[in-house]
Amino acid sequence: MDDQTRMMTGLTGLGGLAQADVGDPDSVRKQQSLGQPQQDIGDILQQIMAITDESLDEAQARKHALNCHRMKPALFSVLCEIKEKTVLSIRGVQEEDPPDPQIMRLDNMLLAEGVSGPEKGGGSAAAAAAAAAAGGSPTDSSIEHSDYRAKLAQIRQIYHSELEKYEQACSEFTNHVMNLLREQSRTRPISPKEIERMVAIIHRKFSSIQMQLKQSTCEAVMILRSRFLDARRKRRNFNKQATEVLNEYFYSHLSNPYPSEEAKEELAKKCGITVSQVSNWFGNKRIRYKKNIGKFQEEANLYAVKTAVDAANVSAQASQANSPATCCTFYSCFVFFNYMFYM
DNA sequence: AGGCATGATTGGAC
DNA sequence: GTCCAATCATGCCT
Repeated sequence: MDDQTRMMTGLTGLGGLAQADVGDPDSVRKQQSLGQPQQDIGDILQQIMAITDESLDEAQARKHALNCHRMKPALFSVLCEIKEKTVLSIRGVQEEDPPDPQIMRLDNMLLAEGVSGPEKGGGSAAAAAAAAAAGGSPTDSSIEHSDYRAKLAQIRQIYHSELEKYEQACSEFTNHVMNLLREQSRTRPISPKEIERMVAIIHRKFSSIQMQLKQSTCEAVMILRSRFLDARRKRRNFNKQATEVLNEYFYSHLSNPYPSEEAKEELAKKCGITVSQVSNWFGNKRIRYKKNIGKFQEEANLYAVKTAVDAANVSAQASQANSPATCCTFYSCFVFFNYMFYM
């Protein structure tokens, strides 16, 4: 007997029960033993429709009678088996879907930003890096840093409280549906496997809602981060001493104003700025000097004299011979290099 | 407010 | 990767 035939037989049997024989096992036996013709499917549908016209008490009584019927367990298991084969087997395999790559991306990002996972000052590395790149004073960067962390903590808090709400709602709803299905399983064929499947469906639905929450949280973090990183554009002029150190190096190496990596590191250390800021400064300085040597002449002379005096002092300390001629020699050399290099 | 100074960024060449 | 050149964006001075 194929599934379809068995199902029809099952329905026919129930149809017979629904019509008149519920509560009267003998009648069923009589029908079966006498081999009465199967009722038309139209009759069965009519009977089902007629149930809606019944009063609640009548329906309850019928339900009770049905539950007590001796054929019920057998019919129930047949229907479960048919459902298992026709419906669950079709969907079963495909529903084992792999983890969504988008959710994985969102999870990774939230973890990296310190929104999900253990709280350990997430994003502070980014904040520190941005603060360093901004080249602001330690006070400024620490203010911005703490502001960033406070806002991130706020996002984190909202995210976790919403997540908790979703999880609670999901668990409540799952329990509710499970209870409902268990209750219904007394009157219609619902196998435990089907209940499990329903739970999985609910979890998937809630997980898609969770994804929206994760997406919004990621967006909020990105906005916060971009705002924070935009602070880089809030240019701060280097302090006077730093500019002086850089200019001294520039004008004393005018013949080749390209500091080595080591020299850049040394200058960065002296000036309290980053190596890339030193590189930027020299890049800007070279191009601006080259474009308008005349404008920088006075500055160049000033630093040349300063360098010369410093060198002379060092020399004097060494040889006790501090002659003005030394200054003149250094200055001459400077002017010579200056014009040779850039003219 | 406007103009200049200056640090940062970007795109192309090497 | 560095460097140059152009450009942007902001700071600062008048």
